[in-house]
Amino acid sequence: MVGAKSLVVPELPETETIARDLDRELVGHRIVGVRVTRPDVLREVRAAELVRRLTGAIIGRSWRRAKLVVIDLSTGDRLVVQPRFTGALLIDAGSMPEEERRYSTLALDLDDGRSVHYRDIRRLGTVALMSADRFEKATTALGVEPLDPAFTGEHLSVLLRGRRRAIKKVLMDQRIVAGIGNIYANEALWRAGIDPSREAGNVTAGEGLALREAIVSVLTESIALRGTSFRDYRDASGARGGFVEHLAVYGHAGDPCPHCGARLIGTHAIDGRMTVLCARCQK
DNA sequence: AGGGGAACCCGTACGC
DNA sequence: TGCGTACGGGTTCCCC
Repeated sequence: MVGAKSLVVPELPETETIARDLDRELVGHRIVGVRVTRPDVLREVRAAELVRRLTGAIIGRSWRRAKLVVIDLSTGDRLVVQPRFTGALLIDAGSMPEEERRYSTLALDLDDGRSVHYRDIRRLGTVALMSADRFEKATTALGVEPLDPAFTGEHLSVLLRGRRRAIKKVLMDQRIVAGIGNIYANEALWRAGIDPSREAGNVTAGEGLALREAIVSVLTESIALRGTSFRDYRDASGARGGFVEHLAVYGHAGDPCPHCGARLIGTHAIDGRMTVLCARCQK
């Protein structure tokens, strides 16, 4: 399976899974201690200020915006985690394995003895603490949530209209649609039968409907299986996602197309990222 | 508006 | 076996 070695990074379904896990586990618990061991993951605040503003706060809702995990706090602050490639939020009830612990960058100690670790192997992910106002400003440029009812086929067509860039690039542009990365862009375009290199503005209204349907279905199905893991993605309990076995094209260059049997093509020519497509099914 | 390039970071793969 | 090096990947930011 060509591409199996490539890194799979948290996109919308993976951050949604993390946020749901945390929401179920953490609401109402007080943060009694904060340990920052790798301050280079921090944004917006220094370690000392993070400790000061988090200690004593009660954890509210955990939720997702785009590929961000957002943890609301009783103080009005929001802890905003962007896992990027190898970040995970892991709840440690005393049994977190050493191979995870060694990559912990910061830990929140809770009032019941558990801890929440932000573990990040390569540390390109980020953790920021923001006021609600600051969060609104920082995320105002993000595009529509693809699982929001407002994201209809018609709305997608409006978003694509007049754009000269490749449809795959536009889908992955967080300012236009928020949360879609390389895996799900590839999968959705295959499901919709659209060549990823097509000029976005030339996607017809009918294709727009099919593409919206493909995006929503692939994201929804992946969330139901707790996301896609190849290597480093983990949910809050340290488990892998199950959607990897349902990927039709991503990681399958050279394999037969699940629909027509033609050999799937892998290319970096469109956006410098691995694109996998079926030249027979995708026009 | 949008394209290109650099920076961020380190495990992994690969060459010798 | 061990050492050195190239690579990848989302986002931001800077420049054109």
